[in-house]
Amino acid sequence: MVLSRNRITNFINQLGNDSISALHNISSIKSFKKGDYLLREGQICKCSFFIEAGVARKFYPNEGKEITTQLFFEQDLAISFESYALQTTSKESIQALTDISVTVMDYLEFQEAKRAYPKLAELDILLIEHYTIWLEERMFHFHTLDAKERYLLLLQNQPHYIKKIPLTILASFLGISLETLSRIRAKI
Amino acid sequence: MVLSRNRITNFINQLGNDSISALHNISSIKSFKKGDYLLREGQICKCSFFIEAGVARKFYPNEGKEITTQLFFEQDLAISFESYALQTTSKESIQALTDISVTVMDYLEFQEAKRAYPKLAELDILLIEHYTIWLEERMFHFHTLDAKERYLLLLQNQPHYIKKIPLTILASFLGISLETLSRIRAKI
DNA sequence: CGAGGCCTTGACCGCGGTCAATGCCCGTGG
DNA sequence: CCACGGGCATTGACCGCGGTCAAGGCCTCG
Repeated sequence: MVLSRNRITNFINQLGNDSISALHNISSIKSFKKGDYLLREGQICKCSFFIEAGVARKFYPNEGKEITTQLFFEQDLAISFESYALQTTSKESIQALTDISVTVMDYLEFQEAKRAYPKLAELDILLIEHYTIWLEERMFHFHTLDAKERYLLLLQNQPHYIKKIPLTILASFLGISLETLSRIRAKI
Repeated sequence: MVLSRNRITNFINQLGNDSISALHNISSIKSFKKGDYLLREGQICKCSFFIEAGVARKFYPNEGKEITTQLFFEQDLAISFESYALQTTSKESIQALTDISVTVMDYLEFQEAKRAYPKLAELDILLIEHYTIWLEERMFHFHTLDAKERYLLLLQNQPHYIKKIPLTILASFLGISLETLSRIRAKI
């Protein structure tokens, strides 16, 4: 994870000014209040959201409950991947968990920019690879760690944010019930 | 899944001859015997394997057992993703489950080809997206389906191959013990 | 014919889920 | 300012899915 993240920052640092300004031209900053939706289930994910400050989550409904599939912290790129890539309706919603500010970039404009600046297509690949590696790691953890170990790992990676996120959301992200998570916490 | 697969075939069909022949120039056909390794844990995944015929799997060792993370059928692209993308040592191995023939393409040569033919960079994105969407779907199934439902889904998608794959491998791919899978089968 | 792989079946158990009661915190209105 | 209500967290009782351990069956191939 760290490696693929570094690859991205290094790549951006050595991008030419033309590529950079192309990105700026199609970006804008927006703010959302806690609880606001950046994307609703059923819509098409027509833009990407780069989190500048705050926390958000991605989730989908299942049997009356919400399953949280991803937590977004600062410097994360928030999209509903399949919906964004295929431009189809999204099964997932994206919601602000705190007041947040994000850099929004339009899907179509980014596609055009990639054609004009091949470096941006390379960047796109790095970003997708980063998400894919994260996903593989997540699968890996589900197979090899039990509930408590997964929680401790999350705590370790995001120590100060975790306390602010409702237990219900954390639990569904970890793939366990909120009662189980509460019991795990009770035992330190 | 079907959608993202079609996107790829459509894209390839409308590729120019120059891109196509660039691909051919860096590809070669190889055969492997049942049980052979296409990639061993600890090596760097320096090429991709497009399965022309036969079945293969990807797995990693965990606590004395092997966890199978992916089954490759005809027309699938077999790589150890993180190792391939970052060119780091692989945690996973890739192994032929039957005699297979594959089209091998070198990583570095493909990287060069992408620079020369931007269309190939686009193709690369489609291929990665396909894998990522598959992975998301796999996570989704682990969260929403129980052991039996996951097995039935696999049966449905790959009806004729499943019978030839050892139970142990299928079970670990489904994230269950071989005993449980055996019991599921017994109850039809 | 015997040995080793692979699969099946049984007995048992524990992790984590569900259901339900209770507690706690906080915002709102009387 | 206090009382009430709602949302969220805690805790207990119970249970079932699926794991582990172990014994036995069945091919296949040397």
